[in-house]
Amino acid sequence: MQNTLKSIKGIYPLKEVHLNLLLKKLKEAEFPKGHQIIRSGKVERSLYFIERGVARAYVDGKDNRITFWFGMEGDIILSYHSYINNTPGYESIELLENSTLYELRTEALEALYNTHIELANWGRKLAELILIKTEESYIGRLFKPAKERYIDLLQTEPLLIQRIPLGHIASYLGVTQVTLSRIRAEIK
Amino acid sequence: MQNTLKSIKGIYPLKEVHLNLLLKKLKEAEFPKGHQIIRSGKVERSLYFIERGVARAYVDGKDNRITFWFGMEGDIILSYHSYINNTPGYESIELLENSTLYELRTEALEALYNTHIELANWGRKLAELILIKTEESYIGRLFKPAKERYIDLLQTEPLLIQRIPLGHIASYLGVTQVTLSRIRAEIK
DNA sequence: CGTGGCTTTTTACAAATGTTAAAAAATGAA
DNA sequence: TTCATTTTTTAACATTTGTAAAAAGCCACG
Repeated sequence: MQNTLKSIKGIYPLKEVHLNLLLKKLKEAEFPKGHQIIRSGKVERSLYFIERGVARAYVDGKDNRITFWFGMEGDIILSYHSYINNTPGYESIELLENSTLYELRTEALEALYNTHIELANWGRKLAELILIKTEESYIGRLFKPAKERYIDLLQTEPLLIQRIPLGHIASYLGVTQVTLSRIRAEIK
Repeated sequence: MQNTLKSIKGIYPLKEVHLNLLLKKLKEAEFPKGHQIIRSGKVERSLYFIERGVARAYVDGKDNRITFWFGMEGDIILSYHSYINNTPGYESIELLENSTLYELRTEALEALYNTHIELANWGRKLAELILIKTEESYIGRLFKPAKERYIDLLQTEPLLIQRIPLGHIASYLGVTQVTLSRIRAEIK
């Protein structure tokens, strides 16, 4: 569970005791490529650490399906909206490869938050880190054109890009696959 | 301090003791319309509760300035990026009206997080709530056209809209002011 | 090897949005 | 009220992006 362990420790430093409290709650699970780990419209009761694999989150519009997040080794799969509001989420998350995940029930997590200040602060840090990542994607998308953001992606996530079909990347960048093809032709 | 108090309590229920620990750290301050309360490129050491007034956050691109957030009574002004990474932020925040704010030094807040589990969980909830708000704006922007989002804004924030110049709203919606004018002409 | 299915690129045309500039409307101070 | 300033709308044209369909490329399996 190397990747997961590194991820947990990287969020906020934990003493061995508190780390173990958290680890004890994890349950390993394997899922095949194409598996929908989160379904929109359902209240989610778990989060997952990606030990191995790639995932994407998307929302369905009237006549389109838009990808807004990719995750890989060390990332966390969680429908925040559903978890925080305790209501059905609007996003679905599917696995793009055969994957190994560690499941953590949100109920168990909440219990830890309420009894250990170290873990409450770990949870705070987790939310804060995801918050700024989300904000950065949001702002990047606001004022950089798709071409520039594609180049950014190539530089910051060269490995991730190779594991994901172009259509999903186009959707993530906010353009059609045709436009992304045009961009790729331009920058070659 | 009605609005601020309501905001703090609304985030996560606090007992009188812990609420007072937090309130003791607040410092009231008045600022004129047009004041820049957060400047990009600076490390921020405070957050502010808006007791009275309106604010907008923006980032500067090469040849444009994009508004990505509006806040009013009960909202919190905070450069998350700067606060969490302890590095200069990329956004600026300015007041669009004469405003009354309550300042809270992040140093004092951190100290409370490290000594009181109730406040650590309050801080976690704060980050979580802002996270899902950010995610919702992000996703809404992804797959709803500007017209639809303008109509949404009219319905969800009718009062706020009246207090903000159209150019800022257009920027927030991701279109030019000309396009927003066209939209307004259409839906009348 | 080939063949079928899937992904990516190309093309031609249509629609939406941006740019620039100017006119009209609204606002606020004297 | 009136005038000056700011904000909003309108117009004409250019550019970008989308749509739909066909072509090309890639890969796995028989």
